[in-house]
Amino acid sequence: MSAVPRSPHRVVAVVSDGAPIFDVAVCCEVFGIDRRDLVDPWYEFRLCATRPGRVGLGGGANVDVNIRYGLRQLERAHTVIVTGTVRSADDAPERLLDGLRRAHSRGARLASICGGAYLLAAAGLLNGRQATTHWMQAADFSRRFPGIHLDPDVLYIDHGDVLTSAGTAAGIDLCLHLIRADHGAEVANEVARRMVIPPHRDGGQAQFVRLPLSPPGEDPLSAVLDWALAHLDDPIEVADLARRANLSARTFARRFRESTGTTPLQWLLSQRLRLAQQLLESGDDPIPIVARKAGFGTTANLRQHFTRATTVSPQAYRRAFRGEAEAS
DNA sequence: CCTCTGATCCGCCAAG
DNA sequence: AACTTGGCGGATCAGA
Repeated sequence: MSAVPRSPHRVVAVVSDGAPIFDVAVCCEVFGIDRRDLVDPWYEFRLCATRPGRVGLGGGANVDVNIRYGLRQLERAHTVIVTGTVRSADDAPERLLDGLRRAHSRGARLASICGGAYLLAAAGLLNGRQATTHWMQAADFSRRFPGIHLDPDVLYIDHGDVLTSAGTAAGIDLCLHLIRADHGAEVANEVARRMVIPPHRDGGQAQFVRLPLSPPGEDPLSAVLDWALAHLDDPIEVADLARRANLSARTFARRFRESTGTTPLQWLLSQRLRLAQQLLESGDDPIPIVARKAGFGTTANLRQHFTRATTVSPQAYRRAFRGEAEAS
């Protein structure tokens, strides 16, 4: 088709002193690996530091890495991801904070992983807004930045221009969320699959990713999905869901695929399997009751799906799970 | 394991 | 002209 490829979206990760090695690695893994077979062009990814050269990483690592790029990268980034620690706000060089502010006012998207929120806060980019960081630092963060409303119970918060994510592994959720926003749910799911992690996390009810301040106007889809999750035990038809969303079946299916990457029925099935697993693990209901509660109706139906997904029968799954629990 | 029925999904297209 | 919507029909899939 077009001979000229679009110029790649530039992602720059700021490696601040003592940043957890994991947080930096997550950025590299998600954005740094060449995935042109998925989306062409893929992201252009660079690590930068306030001063190029040796930077010490923490988070159990205690290693030095050699960062090639400096703060000039902030001037050309479309997305800036900030890593850091509790101390980042104290040590933050004015040059860095300035660079972050300039990138923001230029229209770049700024995101933090874990303690990186301290840097965004110090730069004043979170004032008056909701934000999150590692839950263990919640109290400290709130004390230091009383003007920022900290929500320690979410994986990440997306304001569109500024995003913050919670501790450690939530950084992965954030990065996948960015990909979902840029390239759609199917691409994000595929990246997750390649990283061998579940495509979206099930923080209890927060299946659809809890976005306290998602685009105002309330996504009609998430309300319907919440409803479905609460009614897994009775039969749900796709047409019902569409009606609840006030959309035609066709448009509902389309929207659904856009934001989840799967079809309504497949999604429903995976939710039911999850519920069944949970019931088998921690409940004492006989299998037929589990089948009913998880919305499979009959035992045969449950067994068919369960075995296909896990390669073990419901009964065997429970036994294996219980056996392990007793052994320990 | 097979078969049958109805539900679901998705490309296509016309209409806004 | 570019984009979204929703109806149609046939291939595919789920459940009994």
